Amino acid sequence: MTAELNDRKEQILRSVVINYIKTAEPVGSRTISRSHPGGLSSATIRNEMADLEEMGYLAQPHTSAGRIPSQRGYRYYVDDLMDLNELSEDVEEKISTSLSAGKMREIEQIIMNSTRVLSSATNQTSLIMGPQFKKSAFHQLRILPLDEKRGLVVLITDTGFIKNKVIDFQHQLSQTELQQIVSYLNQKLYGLTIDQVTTSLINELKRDLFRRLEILEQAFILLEESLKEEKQIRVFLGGTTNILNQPEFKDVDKIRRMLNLFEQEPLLFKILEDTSSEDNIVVRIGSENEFEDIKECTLITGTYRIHDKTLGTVGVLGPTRMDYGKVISVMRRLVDQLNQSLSSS
Amino acid sequence: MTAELNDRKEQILRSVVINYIKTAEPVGSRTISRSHPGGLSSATIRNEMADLEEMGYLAQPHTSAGRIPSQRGYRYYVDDLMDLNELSEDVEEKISTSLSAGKMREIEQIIMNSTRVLSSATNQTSLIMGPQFKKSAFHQLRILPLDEKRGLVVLITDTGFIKNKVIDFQHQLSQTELQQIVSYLNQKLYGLTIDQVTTSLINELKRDLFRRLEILEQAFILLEESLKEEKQIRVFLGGTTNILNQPEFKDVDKIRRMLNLFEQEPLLFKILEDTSSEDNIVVRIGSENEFEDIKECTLITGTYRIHDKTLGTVGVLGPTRMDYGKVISVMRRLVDQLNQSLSSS
DNA sequence: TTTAGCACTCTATAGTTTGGAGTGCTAAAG
DNA sequence: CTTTAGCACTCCAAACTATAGAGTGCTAAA
Repeated sequence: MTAELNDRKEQILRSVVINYIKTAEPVGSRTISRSHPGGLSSATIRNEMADLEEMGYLAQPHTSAGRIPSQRGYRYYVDDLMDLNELSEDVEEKISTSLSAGKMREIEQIIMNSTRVLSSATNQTSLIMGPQFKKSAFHQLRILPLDEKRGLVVLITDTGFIKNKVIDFQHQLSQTELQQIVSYLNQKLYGLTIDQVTTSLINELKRDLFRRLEILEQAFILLEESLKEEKQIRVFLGGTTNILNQPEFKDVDKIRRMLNLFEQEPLLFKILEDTSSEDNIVVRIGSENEFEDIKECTLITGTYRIHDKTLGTVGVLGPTRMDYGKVISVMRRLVDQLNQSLSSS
Repeated sequence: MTAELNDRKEQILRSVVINYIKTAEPVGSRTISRSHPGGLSSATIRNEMADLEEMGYLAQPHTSAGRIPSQRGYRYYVDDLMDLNELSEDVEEKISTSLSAGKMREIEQIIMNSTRVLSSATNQTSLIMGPQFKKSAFHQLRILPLDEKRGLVVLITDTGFIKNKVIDFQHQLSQTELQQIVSYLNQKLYGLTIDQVTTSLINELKRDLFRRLEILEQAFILLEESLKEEKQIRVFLGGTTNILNQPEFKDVDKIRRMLNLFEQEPLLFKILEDTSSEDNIVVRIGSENEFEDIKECTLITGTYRIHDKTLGTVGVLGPTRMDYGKVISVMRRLVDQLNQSLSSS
């Protein structure tokens, strides 16, 4: 994985990547020669660049244009050459103030703020997968009767998640019946994660069916209704218009495809879910991405946790020509802050 | 307002508008002459068109191009010439099935579905202002203790709105203390609309302060916290990418400005709020819009209500060249359905 | 009042020219 | 053996030029 290239080639590759990231223009040998004063002549650089191209790290849009990094070039850069940026005070402040646990209790609020901060700090589109509700554990279930026919189910998880849903009662229920249902459910479900509930519940149901029929029938409906909705996890987006500033998206058709993708939440979810959560930060360059629609993009993801349990994924999506150092350092900091903010609530 | 134009001119204006809406190309005299078989020659039409241009109903992108409707032309068309379309079965079905009150209790669900239906039926961007929470009346307030330090405030309005928020208790509260607070608040607030609450609450607070100090202090915080968030009303968007299909948005810069607008919820809110809710459906063509950013667009809005109380606004935003008849008839139908669905819950 | 006819205008499209940036190769210099 | 100067070559992008076609306005005849 390391150092297939000699020092000089590495320097040149690095120069090409950095330059291209900055200018979005193919980088010529003279540009590099000049930026290393007292260095090598353009002719020498040219030779090296030709080598790098043959080895697959650089590419030429056409003869007589400069070189641009290939996907492999970016990969080498990210793995071996990249420096992480210091965060600017500006960004540092935005992250720490707008995400501090202080004011906001709701997880959703925090997440939405995160998308905003992340996209504005990176000038890319940010996507954040909301907390994986179904990975959370049951903590408490309450039912508030609203009137004779309706009630409000409130579901609380160990991760501080709160969901509520209005449900209809099939038959009229007395206060004590409700009480019974609720405490029965709480007893059975306490500590289970949400995705364990559906299957285990059915088993419980079957076993206890003949004893508690009428009561459980109701309860089952309540639960099912309130859980159904939670299967889909929300993906929050920020800075979708940032792609319009990127010259690689000057084509209206590309824009359309990209924005279309952004509107399809389930797809976004799959894209984010797909990253192995082993490493903290994962960089997927170009065709390393599984999904056709983003094969010309780079996706950088990180995961955030609460009490060491992975809650969701944070991502930045942009063209392969992206400021890797900056994005990665911003994301590191953001994930840290998220972990901290969420744990303290 | 009516019939400043003779029959023939009206026919021609109508033809130009309809043609231009369909093709997005300037309409020439021959096109019209041909589409009225046995009608007038192109020369005659030309004369009339010249008149219409002088009167301000038509415009020419340049000499030797056909005519396109001016803003005034569209206005005349909408006021006097337009036919409403029958809804296609397809659309009719989408509206009635996906918005029926049956499955969905949550207002938000219904609204989000509405944006989807509206944008797909009109091929434009749809925006719907969520229910005006602060115009709803207090119905019930509950507080569920979560643990010693925290509780869940649940607020229910007469319009079936349910909002909850986790709050911290400053001091530890006993069950009975909580009970007291809640019933006191419910008693005082019942029937008030939410935007009445803040001011009247302060007065109440002051008056009762010396008697119920500790209790009310808590309660006030609870309320304030839970109300603060509700000031901002959500605007839901659908089909934002539809503008990319419109030839008037082939310019990336225009797209950027438009999409940028879509990301600024407060602005969208202002735009929607601004429509006088007297008439059911309001059409704002081009510069009739107050807001700079949409002066090249047409905004068509309608309001939906529950029990005769205006809840929110539904809008369709697109280029002035838009199928007015279709949009208006779809919106009529949608608003009807919304009123019905919301009232029945 | 309507229409045929014609000269005129303007745009969009395709084709042409040209300058410049960058390359690869060769041969000389270190 | 490595580096570099020099030069011919390639290719694109931008500017310019031609051309066809759609549409107009006006005039004079029906």
